[in-house]
Amino acid sequence: MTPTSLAVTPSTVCCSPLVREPLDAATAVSVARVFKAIGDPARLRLVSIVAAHAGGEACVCELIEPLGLSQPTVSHHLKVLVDAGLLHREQRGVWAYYSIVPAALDALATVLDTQQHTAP
Amino acid sequence: MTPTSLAVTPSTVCCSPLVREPLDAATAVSVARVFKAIGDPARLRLVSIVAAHAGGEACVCELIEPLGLSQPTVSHHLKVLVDAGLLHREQRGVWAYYSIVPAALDALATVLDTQQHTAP
DNA sequence: ACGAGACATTGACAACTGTCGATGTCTTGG
DNA sequence: CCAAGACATCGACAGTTGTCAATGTCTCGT
Repeated sequence: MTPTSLAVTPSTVCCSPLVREPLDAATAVSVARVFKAIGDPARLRLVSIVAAHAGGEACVCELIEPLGLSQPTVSHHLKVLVDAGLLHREQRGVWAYYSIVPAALDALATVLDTQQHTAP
Repeated sequence: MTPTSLAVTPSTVCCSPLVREPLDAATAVSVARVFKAIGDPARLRLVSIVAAHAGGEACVCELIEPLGLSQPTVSHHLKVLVDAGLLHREQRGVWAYYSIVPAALDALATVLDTQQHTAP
């Protein structure tokens, strides 16, 4: 920030200028929180299994077995994913159904896409 | 496991069938490792700052200040990103230049994209 | 060859995370 | 109203992670 009017300082010699504004600290914190949520094998698989089910939703009973984790642990991971905005929870009778929130995945993909191309 | 020959068991009633194969455990581990790498505010900003520089590369000296972290900490985060395959390191004289690995970001985006649409 | 500077590595520590067993809550069938 | 089942919450514990100060390594100019 606040670029000085000095033309050349020794620490600047090695470096190239910015071609766009990087993520600010606050945005980075909120985006990283979501990446962190899927940055766990169990949770990534949960998202994948839910997405692989017809209708894009699944109940908890179908998630425990393929993961090989205890029910409380699966419940914990699901809560993390819901808190991150990646999954939506809906109680229907006795069962709780979890479904993908496409917008959340899309937002992450957009962030990744932004980092790929360097402006001219 | 071990489904009985009974036609209807209470625990099966609630669930919908799979429309595609979810991520297997091994794939989930390796993909989650990369997501985890950018699932940290400091590292996400590092990637962003590197990508925002002309040529898609930056030297360490230009990364420390905007992050507000110590030099060893920045060096540590850079190592994590390199190990995850997200950044490439190249030593040029006294300076070390880090650059984006577009293919790595692309692979993540593809995984995210796969989870978004539900097959018919 | 020597010293300076850029960056990496080490060691240490507090904070966080994943996991489980035990227990609580809520809905439904009888 | 009561018991059963689906799921969430709690408490606890081992393992991991982010951070820094101190130190090491490597490259270049003098």
